[in-house]
Amino acid sequence: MSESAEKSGMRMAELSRRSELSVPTIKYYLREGLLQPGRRTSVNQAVYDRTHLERLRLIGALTSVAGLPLAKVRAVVDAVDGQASEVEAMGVVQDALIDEAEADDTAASAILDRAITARGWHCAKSSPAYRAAVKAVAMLTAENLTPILDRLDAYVEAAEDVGRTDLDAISDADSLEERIRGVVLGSVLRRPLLEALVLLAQQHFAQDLTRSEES
Amino acid sequence: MSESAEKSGMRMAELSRRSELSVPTIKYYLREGLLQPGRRTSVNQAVYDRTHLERLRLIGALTSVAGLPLAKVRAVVDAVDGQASEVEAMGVVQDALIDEAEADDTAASAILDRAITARGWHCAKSSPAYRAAVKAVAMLTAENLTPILDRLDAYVEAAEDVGRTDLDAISDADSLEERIRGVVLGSVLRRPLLEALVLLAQQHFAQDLTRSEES
DNA sequence: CTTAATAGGTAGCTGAACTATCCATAATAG
DNA sequence: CTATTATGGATAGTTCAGCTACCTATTAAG
Repeated sequence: MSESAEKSGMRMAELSRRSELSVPTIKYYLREGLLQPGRRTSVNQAVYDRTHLERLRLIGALTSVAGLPLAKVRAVVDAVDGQASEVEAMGVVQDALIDEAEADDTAASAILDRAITARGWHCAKSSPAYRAAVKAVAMLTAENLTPILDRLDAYVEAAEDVGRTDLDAISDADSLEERIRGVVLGSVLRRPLLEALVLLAQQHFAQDLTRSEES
Repeated sequence: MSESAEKSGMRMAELSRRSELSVPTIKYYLREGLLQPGRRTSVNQAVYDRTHLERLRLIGALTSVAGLPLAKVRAVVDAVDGQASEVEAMGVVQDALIDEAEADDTAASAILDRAITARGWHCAKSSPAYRAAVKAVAMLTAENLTPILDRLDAYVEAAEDVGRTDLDAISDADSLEERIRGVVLGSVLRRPLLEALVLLAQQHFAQDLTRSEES
């Protein structure tokens, strides 16, 4: 009867069953410091609760959905444990979601700056996100993809709408812990949503394009 | 003097130097069918040209920037070689960029349909992009991230702007080959650009949020 | 003619993410 | 109370992707 879903305390077998992860995998996450240890009841016994289940689902979202390596997952869960503010947590997730790269391309930086100051953005030029944007502009320049660079303002405007909506969607849940959880999971799950929606929009407009060419 | 950049014919050493890839790596790509063989001049000699260099840069963009496994890279370069139309090439890249997942979630599908039909989109429900969108909505639902789902229309609208701009940016280059190249590289490089811009927008609005809380 | 480069092939390496096995102890079913 | 099963902890092994090293016969270059 200890296998019922009513009480939050459970042992390894039930944690494994409910998280749909193998016992060895959970042990591995414990060893790697991704999953917090259970409450010890004996020298070789421990009980786990709802928080452990939620942590495993967060790890799952960060690995399978966001495709993060376990080292970055550790950075994110450490920040979540550290009880930072919502905005601080969002910053940590931003840094984890971006593949670090140095960008010393002044030409690309100038192109980007013109576009973002035109919209009055204030953002840290030392942030990984800024460096990633410069890198992207530099690569587009290197590949001579001027049609995209010419439309940079349109992308900046769309990005503003998305970013505003993201911040707007920060939950007004009771506990800080729940809001942090919402920010982190939201950041991770919103990405594939928007990406898929953009592809669907491309499909929609591509149909128009094909039809108009056929006629 | 055969090492000059003027003539397009070159041998392995120069291809390696100009692509900044090791000779063994290029040989590996040849073996894996990612890079087309050079023009043979003897039983153990071949010359490579500009097209091989471009192919290596495309492979680089698909692996380092898009993070695609070599199997998907092969699918994309095969499609490029197959001389499909711009829109067909875009479809292949879409499929390669999406991590396949089945989605039989009717509730999530309904939520998504309401949002996209509201904007009058026509898109194939059998496409990987549609399944990916359903999956994203299903995960957001499972994690109770209602603040994001409540703002689905805003994300759809932003996605529409991005998708329209993407199609609009399809180059009017002379040769079909160049336009295909533009579509494929554009699809791959526009993603990190938009993602980075969204993060910068988040930073901008987060500053506002922090300031208003401090006051 | 000597030295370096090349195509092609096989085998080995590296890192990430598990997975298998073992052991001593503890829970549990009969 | 005893036989079976589960558990925490530790160590070693597995799998896969993406290279990397080495080998051999041939060819190019000086």
